[in-house]
Amino acid sequence: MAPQVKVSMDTIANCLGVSKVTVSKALNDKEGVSEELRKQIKAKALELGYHMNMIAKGLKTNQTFNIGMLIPERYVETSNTYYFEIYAKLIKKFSENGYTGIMEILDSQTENNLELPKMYHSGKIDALIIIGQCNKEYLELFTHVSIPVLFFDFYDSQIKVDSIIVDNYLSGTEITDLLIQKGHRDIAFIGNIYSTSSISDRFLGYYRALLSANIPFNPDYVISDRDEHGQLCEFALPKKMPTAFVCNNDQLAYHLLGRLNERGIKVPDDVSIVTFDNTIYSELSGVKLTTVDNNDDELVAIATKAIIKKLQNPHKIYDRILVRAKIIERDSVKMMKGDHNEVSS
Amino acid sequence: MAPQVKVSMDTIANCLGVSKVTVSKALNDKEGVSEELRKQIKAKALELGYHMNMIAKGLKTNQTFNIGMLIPERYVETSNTYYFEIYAKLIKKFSENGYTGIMEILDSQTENNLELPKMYHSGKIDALIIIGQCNKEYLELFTHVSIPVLFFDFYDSQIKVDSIIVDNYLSGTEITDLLIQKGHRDIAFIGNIYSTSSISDRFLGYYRALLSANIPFNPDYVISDRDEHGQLCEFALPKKMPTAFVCNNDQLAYHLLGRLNERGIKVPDDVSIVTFDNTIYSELSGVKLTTVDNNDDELVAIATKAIIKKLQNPHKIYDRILVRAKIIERDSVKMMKGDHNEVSS
DNA sequence: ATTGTTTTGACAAACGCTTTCATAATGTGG
DNA sequence: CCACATTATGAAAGCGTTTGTCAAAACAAT
Repeated sequence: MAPQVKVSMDTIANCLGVSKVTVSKALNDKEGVSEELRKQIKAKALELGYHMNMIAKGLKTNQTFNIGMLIPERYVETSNTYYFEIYAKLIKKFSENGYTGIMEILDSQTENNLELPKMYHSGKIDALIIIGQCNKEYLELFTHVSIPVLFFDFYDSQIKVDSIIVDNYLSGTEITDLLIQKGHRDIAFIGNIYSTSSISDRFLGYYRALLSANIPFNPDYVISDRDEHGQLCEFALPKKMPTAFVCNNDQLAYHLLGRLNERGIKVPDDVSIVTFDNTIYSELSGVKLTTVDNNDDELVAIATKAIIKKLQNPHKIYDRILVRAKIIERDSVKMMKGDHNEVSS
Repeated sequence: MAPQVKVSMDTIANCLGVSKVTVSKALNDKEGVSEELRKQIKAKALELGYHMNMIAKGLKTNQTFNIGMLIPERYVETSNTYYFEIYAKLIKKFSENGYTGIMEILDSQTENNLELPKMYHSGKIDALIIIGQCNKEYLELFTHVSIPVLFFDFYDSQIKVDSIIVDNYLSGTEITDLLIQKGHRDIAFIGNIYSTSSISDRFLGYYRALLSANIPFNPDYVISDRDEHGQLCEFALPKKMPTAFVCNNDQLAYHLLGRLNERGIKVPDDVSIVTFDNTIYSELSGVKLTTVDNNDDELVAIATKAIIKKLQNPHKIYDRILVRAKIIERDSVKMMKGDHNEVSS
């Protein structure tokens, strides 16, 4: 059953008394072989348990059928599961398309030294997806790289590399609008708006919603959860409590829930919370959080399609691909009491 | 700076007026080249930004410098982060040793059809680590495979494949002993003791602790959290409440905490809980859980060492490698009141 | 000088596949 | 039966390495 001896195209060719060239053509569905013979060859291949040696093929065609994924180390911490879910989905999608996914973790040293990933240098990958934002200087390296590159879940307007992102700006607006529709006007935003493009965009979406509802912007209501080094830190809640919070991610919202709880502030009765990402954290606590689902499956499907397209046509340029997110309404938002705004539903 | 043209050994050879064979030997630190020339060649390689083409090397030497990791799909669910942490650590360790890690997700169809992973058939990997238990019949395939295989975090005594595991039997005993030391005698175990070797061993460790403390075993105190298909399901708590629970993992313990909370049962005041794995779930709730840390870093380090050893010497047999876990005492265990057992500390 | 020994490096072949090109086989219309 | 187009097949070269063989050069011992 299991072929203990190596079976190559030559093996099949000899079995059938044809040349290995014919076998190659037959197995790759290329023209130049009669249908009759092609069938025979394929049958024999199956019978012998033949599997093409991708290494050999790769040497000739300069392809590896591997797609690299680079994840900065800071996103691989215990608590952060979002990129791992993405990663698993990408891997599956690649696999369905005949590619293998290879992940490498970008440690800060490599990042600071501006060294490209090992898998790139050793020629193990045909294309590269960077999952999660890193230093701008490091990102710039990828403009000079000889394989297709795609930024996943972030972008930098000054770096000419294709990127795929959820439309954080739009969903930032929409989720804030949801609060406004429910009568909230004192709405705070928590997140370091300088750290990644996602957070900036979410913040600006929030800001835009305020603007179009004629709600004055209150700088005290923008709260950073990270220090100047980008490290998560304990943040102070504003003196005058808002009636609602827009948190830049679920984990933060979960944490906030705890903080409010300690102070005896009830969610959603006293304060409403909305957040982003729809990870486990949004359903962990007693009060399930209204959040924005990033539509990962679509994100992954489109990213896969795009990178494969670029593989076939390296000059294809996508610039920014936007994927629309969807709001998941749960239990952390409540209509303001004594509300005199217009209200939907 | 960045080499836009492909630079191969030939390029270096021509530059220096030597043969590419000499370059190969020099760069691989093989004998047959004078130190003088070796230095020159290495300098030139650096200057030209040369990186060895591992594909070509692989074709000749039949090596890929990739290690495959196969994770059954059911372990890649949103809520399960444990294997991902392991995976990330393995990847880093491999990388430090000159290998690249490739993950493939084993979906149930592939598993049921008894198909070996794609990355194996396409010859993309030199060795394979199976992370997480799957069907026995499927596991048996790996006894006939032409590359080194290692089972990670589980074993099957009837299948002759090396495995590396934490000593769940021992830590099951130790963590139960901890409860017994604190005066508990009515101790329940939650987990499907038929599903994986880890859980069986933890259970048997628990049983052993009861035995050696002369505590009669109560079958009502063994509660399964999975149905006959291995799916997680809601379980009934025993009519007569125990004073302590041994949960087979943190996530379950976290869930139990919620269930008890609903009933107004306080942990650890009314009931104590101990658990396994030391994942985020053990610190998520207000009461931090006393748990068993699986010593992942050591597990990963030893696994890496073992698989590389097997690569160099395919006939090396390890059988079972046991790694000792360590208990992390936190806040979910309390001394029984009115205790008249002997007590330590 | 002559032989033996070692060191150094060149050369050809091979790994398993793809690609290009030449050739043989077949069919088509005049 | 010839010229031509079309289709089917194979020979040879090459992808970037490693490996084994062997000649040339260098050195030592006679």
